[in-house]
Amino acid sequence: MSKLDESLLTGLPPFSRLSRGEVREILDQATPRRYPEGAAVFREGTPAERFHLLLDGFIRVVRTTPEGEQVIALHIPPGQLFGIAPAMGRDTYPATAVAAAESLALGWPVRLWGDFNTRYDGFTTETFRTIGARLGEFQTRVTELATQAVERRVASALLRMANQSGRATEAGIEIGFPVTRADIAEMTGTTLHTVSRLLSAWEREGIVQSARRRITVTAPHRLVVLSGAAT
Amino acid sequence: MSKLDESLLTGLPPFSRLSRGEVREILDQATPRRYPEGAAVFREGTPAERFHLLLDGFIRVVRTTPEGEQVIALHIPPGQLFGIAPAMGRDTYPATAVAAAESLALGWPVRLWGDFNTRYDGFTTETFRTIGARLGEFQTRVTELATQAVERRVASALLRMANQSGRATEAGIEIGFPVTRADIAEMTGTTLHTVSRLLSAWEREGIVQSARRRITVTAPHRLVVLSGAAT
DNA sequence: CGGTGCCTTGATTTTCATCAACACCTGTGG
DNA sequence: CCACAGGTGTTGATGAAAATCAAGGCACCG
Repeated sequence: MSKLDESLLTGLPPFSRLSRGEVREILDQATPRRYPEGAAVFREGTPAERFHLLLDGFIRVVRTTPEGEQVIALHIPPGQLFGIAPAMGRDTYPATAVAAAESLALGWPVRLWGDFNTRYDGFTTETFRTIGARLGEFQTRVTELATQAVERRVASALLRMANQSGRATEAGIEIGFPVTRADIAEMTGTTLHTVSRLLSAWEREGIVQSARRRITVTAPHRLVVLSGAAT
Repeated sequence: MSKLDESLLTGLPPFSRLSRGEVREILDQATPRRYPEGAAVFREGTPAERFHLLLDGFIRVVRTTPEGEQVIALHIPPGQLFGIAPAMGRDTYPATAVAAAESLALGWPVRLWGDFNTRYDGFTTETFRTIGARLGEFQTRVTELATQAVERRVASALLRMANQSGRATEAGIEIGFPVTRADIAEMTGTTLHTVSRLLSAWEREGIVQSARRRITVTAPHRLVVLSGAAT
């Protein structure tokens, strides 16, 4: 296996304060892997053996209910740690992680977690920060699900994806990975039918454009209004 | 101010691996405070100056939407850290914490957070564990809100409270702090009317008993069935 | 060129929020 | 001691939002 380049990590928050040598050490213990779209990095309920860092692509974190319904809990952008619940003292993964688009990730055995925290300055702090952000996002989602109507939730979900992963095109902001109506339904706790109706309506009004599995937000400000952020 | 007794902390996870002297150090820097029922420990959006440990009572973590609706995000049981988001790199509190029952908590200035992590063995690990558990709970709530009908959500909320704070009585498990129908509505994203109807129905069926602001679960197994955990 | 996955749209039904009215308990102050 | 106010809880009637049921179309892949 060829050596990984150190520049992969130096810019990223969890490792930004480390020396070249330290980054080298960390990289030498990592296993890089490519995940084609749809491939699972790990599955809910399986023994939690590794934690990961996403270098490129997008990871979708999914939970399945006993009844077989799926809920998309989170999207992980490049540069973030994921699958770190094991590092928090769990012995199985609490959710499934699948590649939402072709992805590249590093993985480390979970036994290194303690080392990373004690040896590398800033790693703990930055990890707390990441988790804090994630907790915040969950809190927001709970609040949304509990208080807002479907239309607002869908608008918020689109905006979140556009912000996290959007690419500017001449038509507007295109979401950076393939999304189906069913995906959006699983993010917002509704059905693909309702999502389809909403997107059709928004397309008629010129707020979004959508091709098969690709969505472009053409009028973000109007979506913001629909999402209820305004008062 | 009289010195706090060291036995307050020795049993608790974040401090369990520390020596007597270390516990003493930590206690000497803490400010203890009593919060009567309904009092706020801190408020959403205010500068995050301290983090806390609940010694006794119950803390309710509440978020308010721009429209003024409230959502109860979490209940904190004794022995847990709370208000630690500032320690994760935020400068304001993301939610409000109020005492759900008369409570006693210690508080430390947030600048000590770094010290605690570097100086005290096990503190970081245990904190990650706590946060991991909390993330897990949020994930569960999101899943519930997204997929389950109101009746199931209310059943789950009651069970969660009974598990976290229940006291065994001869009638059944009594929830350890006062709860109104409106509170349950704010936990489950419904209205107090719907909650009232459900509780009335369950009371007729002998699943719960309720007096003003006190709820006792008399047939937990039947609630579990209603919550949909069974298959 | 057939099949599967993705998307759309209409009709019907269900769940739950909303509107409305009232009853009860508890503590407070006259 | 009693009246009464405010917080709490109940229950019925109505309506709207969104799920479910149903059917079909289109595009991409092998």
